[in-house]
Amino acid sequence: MLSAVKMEGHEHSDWNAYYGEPECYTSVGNMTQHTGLGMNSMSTYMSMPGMTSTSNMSGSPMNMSYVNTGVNHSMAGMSPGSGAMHGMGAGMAGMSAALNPNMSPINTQSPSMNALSSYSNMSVMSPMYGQSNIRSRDPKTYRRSYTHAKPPYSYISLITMALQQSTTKMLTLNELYQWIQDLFPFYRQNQQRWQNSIRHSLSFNDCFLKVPRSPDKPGKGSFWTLHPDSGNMFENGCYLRRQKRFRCEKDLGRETGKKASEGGSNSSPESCNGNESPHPTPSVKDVKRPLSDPKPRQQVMSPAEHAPSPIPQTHHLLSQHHSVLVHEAHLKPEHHYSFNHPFSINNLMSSEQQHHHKMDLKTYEQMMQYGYGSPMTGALSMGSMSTKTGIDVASTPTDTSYYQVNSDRVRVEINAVMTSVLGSSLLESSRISSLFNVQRPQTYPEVSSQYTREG
DNA sequence: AGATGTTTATCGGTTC
DNA sequence: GAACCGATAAACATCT
Repeated sequence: MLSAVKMEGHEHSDWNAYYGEPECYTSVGNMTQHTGLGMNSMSTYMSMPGMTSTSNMSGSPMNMSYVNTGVNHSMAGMSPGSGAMHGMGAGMAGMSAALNPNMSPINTQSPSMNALSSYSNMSVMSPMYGQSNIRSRDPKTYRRSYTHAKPPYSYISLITMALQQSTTKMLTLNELYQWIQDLFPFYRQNQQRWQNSIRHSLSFNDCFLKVPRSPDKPGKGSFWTLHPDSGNMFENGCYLRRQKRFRCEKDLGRETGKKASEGGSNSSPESCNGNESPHPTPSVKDVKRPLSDPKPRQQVMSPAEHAPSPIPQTHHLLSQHHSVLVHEAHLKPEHHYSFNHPFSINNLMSSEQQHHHKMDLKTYEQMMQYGYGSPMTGALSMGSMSTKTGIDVASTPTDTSYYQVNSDRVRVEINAVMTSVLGSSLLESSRISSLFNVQRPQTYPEVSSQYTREG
């Protein structure tokens, strides 16, 4: 239950540096006072990359302190992992537009939305964060705690998101740090703690590969990228916990006691280090580890094999390199996005998909025209809508084919909204099930109570 | 010195 | 209950 997500960050003295005071965390009950939109509650869990204290939104008429209405001009302040803005920032704006006709200027500029915007919109979309408790709280107190609740994503998820959002699919450690804390205010505190965990995750998990810098591009730290076969780590579509841990086949082979299926669909036989491949690049070097170690050796791209250092002029080279990686594993370039679970990274990250989910003012108006209630209530209104219009959501809410709607046009629009709403892995699955009559994946986890621990 | 990276250990939660 | 996953801490090494 999202209500179990502990609200943290009360004590930090620097909040105002991040959030302008005009920011208002109006409860759901109050939203109707704001032209029925309540966008000021948006993005309470997420901020935009590059949205720092120097670019707050205090001037926004909608008090959307996190919603980057100035997407375009704020791009200059984007962090190194700025590829995120592609899917995240623009997505946020798209969400705003979808739910708020007054935000049409955004809408016209932003390509689309994605599910992380829904995450930020959780206060509106879902009761998981304890909406019912909101009203009785002092707005100011509530704002701070609510804003800085720990995101229910694992570090592995965060790293994966960051890497996949990156245009180069590679980030340095520092860029990963930046991406995470730019996006999630929670991670602007206790940096030593979570950054240590990030480093540990990078080293410990096979799904992350280290790509050393080329000699001609000195700098601190290597680049990190995703293992080409790690794309469906979250095949259950849940970013809260992987269904399976990604491991290399070879390592599995060395672990005699382990189940052969451990790597399962997450790895292919030949892809672990690429040495068997006829392609010249790249190979992954094994660093021996004890057999008893649950996590096999760290894999490293040899410097001679990886492309020259990226950013910015060698960007294409790295992309090339990544393509080679992907090709090496006999995978499609969009391997990481090759699945379409409603909670999949597809819905969360793919900017391409976002175009299909774009909903502009016209759509909004159409939604209203068809009597689907207040769009700002998101999932909730969608839930009632399903009964009103006879929508039959069988199993995959993002799949249009599951909707038995009279009007195709309406169906498409509904699909867009539902995708937006359901794209967030934060939506409690049981809640979704009740709203949309969706069968919950068998292993789809709840938000773990471990996230309630002190951060 | 500080950042980066590796490794070990432990604990709690989840899944089977 | 075992195995697994994830978070966290910490020691240590290496690099810039």
